[in-house]
Amino acid sequence: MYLSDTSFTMPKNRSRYAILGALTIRPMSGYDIRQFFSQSVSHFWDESYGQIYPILKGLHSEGLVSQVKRPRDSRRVAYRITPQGRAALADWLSETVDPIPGRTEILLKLFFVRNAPPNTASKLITHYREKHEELLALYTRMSKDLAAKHAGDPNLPGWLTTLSFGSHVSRALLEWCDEAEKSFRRRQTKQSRG
Amino acid sequence: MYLSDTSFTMPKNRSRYAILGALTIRPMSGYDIRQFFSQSVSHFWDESYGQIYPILKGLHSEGLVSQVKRPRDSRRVAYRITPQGRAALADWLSETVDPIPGRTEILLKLFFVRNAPPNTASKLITHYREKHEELLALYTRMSKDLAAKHAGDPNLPGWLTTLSFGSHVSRALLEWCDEAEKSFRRRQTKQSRG
DNA sequence: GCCTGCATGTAAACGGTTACATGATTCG
DNA sequence: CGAATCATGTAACCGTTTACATGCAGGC
Repeated sequence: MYLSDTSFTMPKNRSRYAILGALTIRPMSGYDIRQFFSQSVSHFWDESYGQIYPILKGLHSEGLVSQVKRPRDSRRVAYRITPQGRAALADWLSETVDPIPGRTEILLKLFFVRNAPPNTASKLITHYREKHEELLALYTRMSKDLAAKHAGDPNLPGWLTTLSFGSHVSRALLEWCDEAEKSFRRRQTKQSRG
Repeated sequence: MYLSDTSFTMPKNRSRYAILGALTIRPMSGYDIRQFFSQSVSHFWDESYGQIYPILKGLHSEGLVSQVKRPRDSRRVAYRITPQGRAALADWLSETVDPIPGRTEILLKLFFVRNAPPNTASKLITHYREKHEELLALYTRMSKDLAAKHAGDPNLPGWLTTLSFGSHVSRALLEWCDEAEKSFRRRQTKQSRG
């Protein structure tokens, strides 16, 4: 007997599961889903319409979501996650995640920076540092706002954890910027002395 | 009078500039370029053949690189960066870089983790933590190796700076993992007590 | 002479963003 | 009524990875 079709590994499309996840909160239309991501978790995830609508269609045809006809609001169609959808989501949530360092444009530029005018490294690092200062301030402000607005909410710790991720990274990179800046300055003076 | 064609902003394809950068080291073939990235700087940048060969063709037709015919090795064609290529690279190097937090899969999973079995969060965080420990160990080892092997090399500080970037991030995320683990554990016990 | 690995290249798929087209609704 | 904006959707493009096709060189 042959393995059933469903035994093949699902495509590893993270947007599918992000959308399924959103639908565990409540049934939503494509528009609602977009709003949810861009208003609630945009600091670590976002989805565009170009993904959402086709994926909803696909999830529906696979039975992972069902359509919810809304009375007296016929043009908006909402989607509800099905038990199969919940199972698929749970499977995906249980798969571990490897951090993938990936491409880092600032490092690429600094690596080749001797092909640019003398103080380019300093300019690049300064700008990059400023942006991380802004990000850090943003995360701090968001955390305070959330803590004040949703005190006692059982979801609050989860939200704060996602913001803390960003804070940790930005703080670490502020340190790195200082170190890198010093390193380049040392090289520059050494070069001009030599 | 109309602006000339060349005044339009260049396509923002980072691979183009990565390749131009590589060619500032020495003339290289497509194969050489692949080797360079995968052997030297793969911890923060990489390029695949599927990008390299078409881009080399494009750069050549734009005059940013020239072909170097090699005597008695006719089948390998190397490319050399031209003065125009150097100018284009210098322009790109001088553009500042914004950090873009981007999608963070581990945060997405933790955000929806209540839809998975009870200890899923702990498993996810533990695995993620282990991977960052491995990365940190890797960066440390690479730094030591480089420092020993290339002591006195003027390029050494630059290489160490790129490795330091990764170290800073991984160390920060190890801390975050501990914090997140505690936070989830607290929630779990609170839930089971309630 | 044949096999292995070096070297070059292309096609297809993928995940994703952007821009655009279109209708429906609300409000001045 | 007309304008803004809400809501749905699609097409095109972009950068990238993967898999594949091919040919040549050197060593057994």
